[in-house]
Amino acid sequence: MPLSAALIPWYTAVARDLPWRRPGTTPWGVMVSEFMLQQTPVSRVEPVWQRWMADWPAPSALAAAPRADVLRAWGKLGYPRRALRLHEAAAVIADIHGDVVPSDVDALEALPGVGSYTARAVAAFGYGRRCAVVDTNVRRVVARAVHGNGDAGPARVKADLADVTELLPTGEAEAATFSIAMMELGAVVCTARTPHCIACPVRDRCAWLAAGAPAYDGPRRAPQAFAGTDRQVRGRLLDVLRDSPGPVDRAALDRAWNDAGQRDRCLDSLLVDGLAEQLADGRFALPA
DNA sequence: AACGCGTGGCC
DNA sequence: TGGCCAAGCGT
Repeated sequence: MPLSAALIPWYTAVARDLPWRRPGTTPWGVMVSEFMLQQTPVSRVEPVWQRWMADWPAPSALAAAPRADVLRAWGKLGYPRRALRLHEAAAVIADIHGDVVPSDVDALEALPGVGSYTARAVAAFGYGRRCAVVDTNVRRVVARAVHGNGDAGPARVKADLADVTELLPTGEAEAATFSIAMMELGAVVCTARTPHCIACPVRDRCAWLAAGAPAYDGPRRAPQAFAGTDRQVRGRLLDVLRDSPGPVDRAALDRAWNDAGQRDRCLDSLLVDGLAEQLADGRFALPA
């Protein structure tokens, strides 16, 4: 019996009621949720997504908004370049695709900020297309249940996609449900730190559990530093710009970080990234 | 291929 | 407490 036979009924019974999963969610709504969920937990995305969809229910509506509004609406979700990319993608969809989110993986992947995962997620969850969806949850579930490894290790894009394609049910609807169920399993049961194998619908056929749940001993990505990094400084600077209703002078930014050299470098990088602008009078603001 | 990119919560 | 983690992408 295939994995999906145990997984799909489990998902149907216990799936979290997330707003972007509700019937009637448009492909645009799915796409917005996928952008926001890139490296950001569900709990922080929910309220921002609700507000975002109310304000900008179609790509053309977002495209018409000033970047400053978009960045403020993004708030503290993190990685604000995602907000700019979503804004750019919305403009492309409005201009080139008739305000309709593409349903085809290649067309989706051509959009700014849309990589392999997001393209496939939109095609599968937004349009019900049959295509493999590979995210960190899916990779971990496959590593454990199929390969008997405690963790997935570094991504191997082609091989990971091939693994999941092999597991994908034949029918379109079943394929999409299988994919979201794999992600749900990885998110709530087959978690990175403390998997809840007792509650797992596929524990009977899990290769990792069968092997006695051996600890992962493969290569691990070095943990990211944050304190004192440019990433933290950029966040502080952007926080000042977001919180101010209008332009701020350099002194306000100077107060955000005491190392002048690092501060200046980070401010420059924000300008280069289009996350900030300098006005003719020398003051700084979120981009128009 | 490995690294930079925000933010906050959790054990 | 602080390292680790959270539906990745672009370079």
